[in-house]
Amino acid sequence: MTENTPGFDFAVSIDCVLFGFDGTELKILLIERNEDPFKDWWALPGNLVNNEESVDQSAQRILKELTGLGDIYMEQYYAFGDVNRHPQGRVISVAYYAMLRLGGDKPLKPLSSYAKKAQWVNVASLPKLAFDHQHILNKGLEKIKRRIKHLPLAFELLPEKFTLTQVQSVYELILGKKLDKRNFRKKILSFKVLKELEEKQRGVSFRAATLYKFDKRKYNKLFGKEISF
Amino acid sequence: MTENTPGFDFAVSIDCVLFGFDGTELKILLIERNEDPFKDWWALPGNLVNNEESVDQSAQRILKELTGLGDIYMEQYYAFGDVNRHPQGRVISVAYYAMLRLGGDKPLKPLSSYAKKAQWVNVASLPKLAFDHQHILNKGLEKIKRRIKHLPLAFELLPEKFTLTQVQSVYELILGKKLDKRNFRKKILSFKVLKELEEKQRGVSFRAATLYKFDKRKYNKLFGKEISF
DNA sequence: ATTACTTAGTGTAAAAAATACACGTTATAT
DNA sequence: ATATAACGTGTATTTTTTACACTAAGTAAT
Repeated sequence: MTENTPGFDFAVSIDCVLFGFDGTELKILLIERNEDPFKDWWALPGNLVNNEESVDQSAQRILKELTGLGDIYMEQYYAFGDVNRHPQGRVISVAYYAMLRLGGDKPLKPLSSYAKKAQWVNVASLPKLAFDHQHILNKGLEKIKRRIKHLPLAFELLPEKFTLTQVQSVYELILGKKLDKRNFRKKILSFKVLKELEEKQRGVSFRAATLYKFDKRKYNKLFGKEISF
Repeated sequence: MTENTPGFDFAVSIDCVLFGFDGTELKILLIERNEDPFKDWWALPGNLVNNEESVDQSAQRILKELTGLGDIYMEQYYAFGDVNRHPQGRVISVAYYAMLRLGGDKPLKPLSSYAKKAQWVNVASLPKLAFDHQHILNKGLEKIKRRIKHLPLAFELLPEKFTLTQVQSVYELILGKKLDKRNFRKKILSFKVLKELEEKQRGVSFRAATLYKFDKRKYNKLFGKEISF
């Protein structure tokens, strides 16, 4: 516990809920802590905000340090400020989420020493988490459940080229319910933000599906219109 | 500027966007500052979070100190963390909004010395605001614009007994557009969360409208259902 | 009491969106 | 050739949304 100038005795941290999709399951990135408190526990990746960076910049830096990824759409969703949420002092944590494309060309960067390892974990079978991270994560899940209805978050989880069935899987996992295939396709195509490619899926052991791309340009033209994916 | 233990050199403040409705206009509560920085400027009411209170508790305390009101639904909506948002040091501000019933029985409490006065100001004609408060306010407006579609925020602005026309006015002011009277009434009544009273409006110079009450019990039963006011 | 005024209160038809629902097609693997 | 497993498609029904205009009722002034 630290005692300082009145009013300037808080620390501010960032915690990131990084969502990933491996084709089957919704995952989040966890680290195994190598330091007290909560040594050996699983936790959300996060770190303290430096004095000379904004909270948003800090989130970008931390994401980069942990994953090597930059230029990722990352959104703040809540500030957690209970008195005893951190055993070593008064730490307010600002939570962000991001949707990451898993697999392929972007292996996770080696972590700083505060973590033994980082691992993608199925959201449906999480270990016990350090601090109030389960709470932070729950709130993050709630947020994306709401936001995926209005924002094209699903495509950020998917590879550049994807099938409609994959898009549907992402929606089903995040919303936690099955959707009707024909109705889903009708709706998602009605926004005209997906471009059908000539190309088909490869390396699958049955009939290959048509690939699509998210057309960011067309999406941006919709700005301001209320759409519901 | 203060220099302290590494990591524990931030202050955290609360800023409140308090919405009010006077029957005609959407208002927010501003204070005129009596202290530097920004002495004599208009600002959102706010204050520093104490070390021994949670951020939510702090918001409740500050609202109470400024208005005398307790037990108000208040919702955090964003944390503002730019480096230079406060000229005297690194202050992260967590913003909350609340909807207040104006007029009648609840005069504003005398303010602490940091403000010369507090005043309800029409959202459509605001003075220049201190710090990044215009930005905080804009984001607050955006939030309630989205949230009023799913949450019964409008009734918190209105007196206990209100007319449907008043409800419609609140929606029109917040959404910034005119709504069709018949369709609005059809829709708002379709949720069955308003109770029609025997009573009529009093003291109006033309035909008196029927009064309604918001039925919180029935609303709570809808929990989880996706409703769109 | 008549009249003028202002807001309250109401219904329907058309269009759009959401839902429920099942089977033939196609690429792969054996 | 055949079996397999996921792909891809259409229609009818219901629900929701939208557009649209007049009569009713209470007040105030003469």
